[in-house]
Amino acid sequence: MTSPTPAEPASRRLARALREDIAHGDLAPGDKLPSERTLAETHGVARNTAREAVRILADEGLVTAEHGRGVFVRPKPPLMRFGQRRYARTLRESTGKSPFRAEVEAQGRIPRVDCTSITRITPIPEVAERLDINPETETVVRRENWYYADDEPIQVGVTYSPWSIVEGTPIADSAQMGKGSLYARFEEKGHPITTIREEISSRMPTPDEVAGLRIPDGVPVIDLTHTGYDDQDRPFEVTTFVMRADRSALDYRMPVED
Amino acid sequence: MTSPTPAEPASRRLARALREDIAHGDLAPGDKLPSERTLAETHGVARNTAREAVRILADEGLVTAEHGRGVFVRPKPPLMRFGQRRYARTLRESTGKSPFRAEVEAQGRIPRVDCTSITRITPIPEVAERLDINPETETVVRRENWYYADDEPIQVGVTYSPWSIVEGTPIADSAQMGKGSLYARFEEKGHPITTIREEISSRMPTPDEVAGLRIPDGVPVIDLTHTGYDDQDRPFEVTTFVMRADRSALDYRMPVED
DNA sequence: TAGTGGTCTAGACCACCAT
DNA sequence: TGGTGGTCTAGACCACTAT
Repeated sequence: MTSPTPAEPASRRLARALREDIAHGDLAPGDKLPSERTLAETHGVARNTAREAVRILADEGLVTAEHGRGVFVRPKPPLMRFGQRRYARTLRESTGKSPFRAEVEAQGRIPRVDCTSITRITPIPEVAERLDINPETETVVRRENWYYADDEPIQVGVTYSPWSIVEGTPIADSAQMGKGSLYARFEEKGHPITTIREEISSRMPTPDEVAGLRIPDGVPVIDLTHTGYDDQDRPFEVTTFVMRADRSALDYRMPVED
Repeated sequence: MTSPTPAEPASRRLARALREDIAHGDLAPGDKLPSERTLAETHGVARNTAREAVRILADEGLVTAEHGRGVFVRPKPPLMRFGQRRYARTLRESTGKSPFRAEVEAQGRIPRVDCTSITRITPIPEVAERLDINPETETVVRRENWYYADDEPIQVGVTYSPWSIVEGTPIADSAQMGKGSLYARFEEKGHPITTIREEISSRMPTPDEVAGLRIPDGVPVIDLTHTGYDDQDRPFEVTTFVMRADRSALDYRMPVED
C-alpha cells in the first residue's frame, strides 16, 4: 500500500534545485540567493521550509548566510598547500622566512604569525608519547601560534618541545625566533630536523574553533599532528595544527619504503 | 541602551548543556539522549527549539539521530590509519594482501574490496596533468573500488592509469588483481612504485557521497589524490580516495628534503 | 500501538545591514 | 527605515522502530 519511494520533502527538493543552479553556474560564486521569504513565496512553501533548504546547502559548504545581508554562494579560493618542504633547511636559509609566509605571499596575500602564548607545562599523554619522554619527570615548553592571511585566521599551531632541549634558547621564552625561525634554533642545539611524521585527520570544528578561526557553517577542520625527528631519529618537537579545511590542503611527496 | 552581549539563544544554551554532559561523561558514547519532546518540556521550550539544539550537536558530529529510535551520542571508534607503507613491496610480498585489508583486520573487522567498474576513458585534466599525458591523444583505464569494514563502507578509490601501460594486463579488464594486487602488476610492467605524492584536503560530502558511504550528519570526508611514480620518476597511476573522516586517518613518515 | 525523529505551517519578534 | 537572516512558538501530520 505504501509507495516504494516516498515523495521528496519540499525542503530537499528546493535545496536540490538551488544546488543544481550552483552547479550549472546560474548561481555563480559570490552571487546572492533570493531571500528566504522570496524563495518561500515563489515555491509555495512556508518560510521555515525555504530556510531549511538553505540550511541544507550551508551544511554542505555550498553557501554562507550573512546576517542582515543575505545568503551567498561560497567562492572557492585557491587552497594554501603545505608539504614537507616547509621543514627544508634550504628554504629556511634561502629566504629566511617561514614556509607559511612563503605560501601565503605566493597567493598575493599578506601573512601574519602571532605567538600568543609561551608556557612551561606537564605534557599531555599524546605529546609525551610522541616525544618519548616521561610526563611525570619532564616538562615541555608549549608555544601557541596563530597564522593569518590578510588578517583572516587560517590555522592554529601548538608546538611542544622538551624543556631539556629548549632551556636557555629563544624557543623557551621569546616570541621572536630570529632568522631561519624555529627549526634553525633546534639545529643549533644539535637537533637538525631530518624526518617528520604527519598524522592527519579531519572533523567538524568545536564551538571554540568556530569562534577563534571564524569558520563558516559547513566547513571542517584538518587536524594535523606533526612530529620532528633529528639526524639520530630522536623526536624533539611535536606540533598540532588545526586548519580551516576550505583554505588549506596538504601536499607531500615521499619515497616508498621497502 | 543595548546590552553588550545579547542573551544566548535557548537552543544554543540547551546544546551547550548537552555538550557538557557529553564531555563530562554523564552522557557516554552510545547513550540515548532524552527525546526532543522530553527535552522541550523539561527545559520549557517548544519542541522545535529542542530539536534545533539537537541539530547543533549533530552538525558538530557529537550525536546521531536515528529515525524512530532516538538520538545517540556518537561512539568514537578507533580510526583506521593509512600511510605510505600501504605501497611498500615488503608488505605486498610478505602478506600477499592489500594494506587496506591488513589495516582493517588489525582492528578485528572483516575487510571487503569491491571493484565496481572498469572503463576506458578520456582523462579529466587533473588526472592527465598528474600522469603527464596528453588528454587528446591518450586514454586511461578507470577502476572504481569500494572499501568496506564489516560491510560498512569506509572509502571509495578511483584509479586512473595510462592505457599504454596497462593494455593487456589484468589492470585493464579484471576485477581480480592476483597475488600482490595492483602494484605487483605495475611492477611487472616495469613500473615499481618508488615515490608517491599525496594531496590531501577535506570537505563536507556531496549528497551522493552521503548516500553511497552512508555518512551521518556532521561527518566530513578526506579527499586524497595519490600519484605513484616509478624508479625513473615517471608517474604511472593516479588514485583519488574519498574517505569517511570519522573512520579514517592518514599517518606518514618521511625525510625532510634539503 | 505508542513513542520516536522528520517535515511543515503561519505567525511572531529580534538582531543586523544598508540606505 | 525596510529588508535580511536568526530564533521561537504551538500545533499538525508523516515515517520509522519497537513492543
